[in-house]
Amino acid sequence: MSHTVGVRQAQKQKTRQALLDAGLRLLEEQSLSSLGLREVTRLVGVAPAAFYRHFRDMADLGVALVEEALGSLHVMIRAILAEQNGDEERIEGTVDAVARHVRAYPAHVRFIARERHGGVRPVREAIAAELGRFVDEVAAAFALQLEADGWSAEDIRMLAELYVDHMVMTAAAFLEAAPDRSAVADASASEDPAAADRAASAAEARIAATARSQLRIISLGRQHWRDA
Amino acid sequence: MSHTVGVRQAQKQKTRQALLDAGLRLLEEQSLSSLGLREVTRLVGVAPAAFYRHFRDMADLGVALVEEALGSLHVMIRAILAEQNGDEERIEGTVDAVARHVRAYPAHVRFIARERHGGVRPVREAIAAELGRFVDEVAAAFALQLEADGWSAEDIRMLAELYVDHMVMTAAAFLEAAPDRSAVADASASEDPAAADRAASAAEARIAATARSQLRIISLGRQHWRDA
DNA sequence: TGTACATCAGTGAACGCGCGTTCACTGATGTAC
DNA sequence: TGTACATCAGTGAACGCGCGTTCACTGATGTAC
Repeated sequence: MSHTVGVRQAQKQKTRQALLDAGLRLLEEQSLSSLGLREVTRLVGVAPAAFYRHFRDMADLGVALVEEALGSLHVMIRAILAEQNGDEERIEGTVDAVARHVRAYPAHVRFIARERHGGVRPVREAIAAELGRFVDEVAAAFALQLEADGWSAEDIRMLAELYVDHMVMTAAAFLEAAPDRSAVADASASEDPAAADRAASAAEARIAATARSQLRIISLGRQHWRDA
Repeated sequence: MSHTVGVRQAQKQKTRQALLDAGLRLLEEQSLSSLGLREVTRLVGVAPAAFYRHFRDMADLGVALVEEALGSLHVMIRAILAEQNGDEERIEGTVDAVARHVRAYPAHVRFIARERHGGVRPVREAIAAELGRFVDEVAAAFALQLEADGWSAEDIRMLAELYVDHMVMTAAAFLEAAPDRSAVADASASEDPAAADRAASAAEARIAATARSQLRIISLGRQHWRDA
């Protein structure tokens, strides 16, 4: 009773997490539908058969990764929505938060972007369900202000979808700007790794500026929605 | 000189196209990085080695598919941009065109959505380059009107990106609404296939309505951009 | 605290299979005269 | 038009390899008394 959960169960969780970590790492370079069971167990250092003690198959591991990847996002979204500053501050906060999130969890973000429309149905469905929950959260936060302005529930959800989709797109764009492990950059970059970093930072700044402007467009449209 | 291109070359083109068609069909259920060479040649009915007469590897076939898939889109985009009606008509025309395109070429659209962030770099790059060309086209069309209104080239491109990204997202959403070959729908659907079709149409109508509203938001934001 | 038995995460060997790639080949199409 | 040679798209057999899955097993952890 007083011991945490038992040594055996703790060890099992550790192996399970190691399998998830190995899978996520291997998925930076390929998609889930081509990820091999032996590839994952080899990286962890366990026998192939050990995999079955934790997951039925790769799709099952994928669904577990969806929960891991999108769980962390809830925290971020709630933090953004809690900000009660003006529109411009909220826009900057949003884009900053997305940029920080991509830097902190690039593999998670890549996994979601890649498998959102990927070849494994259960994983696609898990991502869609989770993103739907984000839309609900965003819509609920918007409702406080917009219902008073005469918005219908349907229109609030439509707007929330636009925001969430834009966030996902922005995150994916940041990802492409990040310096790639195996990038075949130009000569100066291969001679000077710092130059590649600087180029990536510049690309990131450009993406952030574009994303902010796009959010301003959407924000302006929202303000004039009831006039139309 | 008078003969078309020669029987031999025509036959080669036919086989090449058959390989592309087979690949596209198989990619409805999986991603490119797990698509097998033998799988494709088996579906076409040629020997595995014949593949190499047409493509270096699967990535090469994927890049060819990108050109095929996004070539047809140029036609659609230009048709939409040519419409010189009011905003509301243009919005309806855009959403209708996207819906029609998805219905006409579902496999092409699925391929682009899936591989845009997929596991095969050359294909990702080909898609990014082609979508970049779309943004250029849209930006050029917008420029005619917006430059007169005092918009900078940078802001016009930012807006064009928002439109193109929104179109891709809408297309992907339509795709999810389409009745799936192997969909595990509810009991009524499995008893009555027509009910599944009706449900899909309703989902499509909902997506279209949402997409139109989102384009209206963006359109309103655009109109008030210079006021801000 | 000590003992006897139960549980079960991870092992390691074995299996049949389909994969990508190579190679020398065949025979229809193309070309030169 | 007819003939002799060149080209090359597609063949079919062979290769070594890594795959997913199964199975009886081991030995550390957990439990009951």
